[in-house]
Amino acid sequence: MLNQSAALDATFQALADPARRSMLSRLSFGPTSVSELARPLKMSLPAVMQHLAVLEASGLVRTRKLGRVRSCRIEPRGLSLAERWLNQRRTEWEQRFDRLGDYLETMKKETRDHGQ
Amino acid sequence: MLNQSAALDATFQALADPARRSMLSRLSFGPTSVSELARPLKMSLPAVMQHLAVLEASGLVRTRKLGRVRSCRIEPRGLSLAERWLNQRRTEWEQRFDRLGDYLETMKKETRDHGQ
DNA sequence: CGTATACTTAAGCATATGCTTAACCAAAGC
DNA sequence: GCTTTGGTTAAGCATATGCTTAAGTATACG
Repeated sequence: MLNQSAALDATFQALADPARRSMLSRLSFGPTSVSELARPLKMSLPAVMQHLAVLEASGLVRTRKLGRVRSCRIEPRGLSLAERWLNQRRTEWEQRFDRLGDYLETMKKETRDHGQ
Repeated sequence: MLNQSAALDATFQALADPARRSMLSRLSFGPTSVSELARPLKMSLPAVMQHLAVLEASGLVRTRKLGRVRSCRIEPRGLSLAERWLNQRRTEWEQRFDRLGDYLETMKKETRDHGQ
């Protein structure tokens, strides 16, 4: 089991490559094989396998071999983990902004009321 | 200007390191100096500077030097870009699931109505 | 002016990443 | 059974990343 921080490391690292994001985009429309994932990419099959391994290690993708073809599907909980982290940071920032707004509003009122 | 894909590369890459996420977490509560960002991290100041450069290059953070201290603040639009990409992938996946659900529902109805 | 503070630059180094080519293996198709 | 198809393993290599220490610069303080 990966701890939270290591899981985020692996997830964001996996997301940081255009080939891997392309694979995830394809997979977001439904499961597919390795060679289907490779088709639009300008690189060798072993390279695609390595990207796939990164995606699988991060928990963003799950795969399963049936006969000689490996079927790959997206794991939406992997996406959610990353999405939640980003959302929390953004929310904290916005809350701070709200408090700042309240503070400025209060100052304005006090200036008006007490003629500072 | 970075194109969309390069911007996502830089953003997710920046997010893939625990020290940089720690810095972003701190910054989500408000602007601060470099040495303040460095305080909780077990590394040299130059190392922190390098992480900061990565964050700034990705557009997740903006900095500005006043006197001898550099003030750093989070750039929420950087977070949004990454968040939106994740959200789109997850949404596509969920829509596919909905369509699959509809299909299965249709099949069930047809079986019931026409006694297939 | 002299010293402390807050970075900043440069160099060097170990490990990680992203790719390649060259075999290799095992299920399908004929 | 022999070949094609779909994937896998291994090795090697160039570049990128994450850190370090040592030395520098530019404010601010007393």
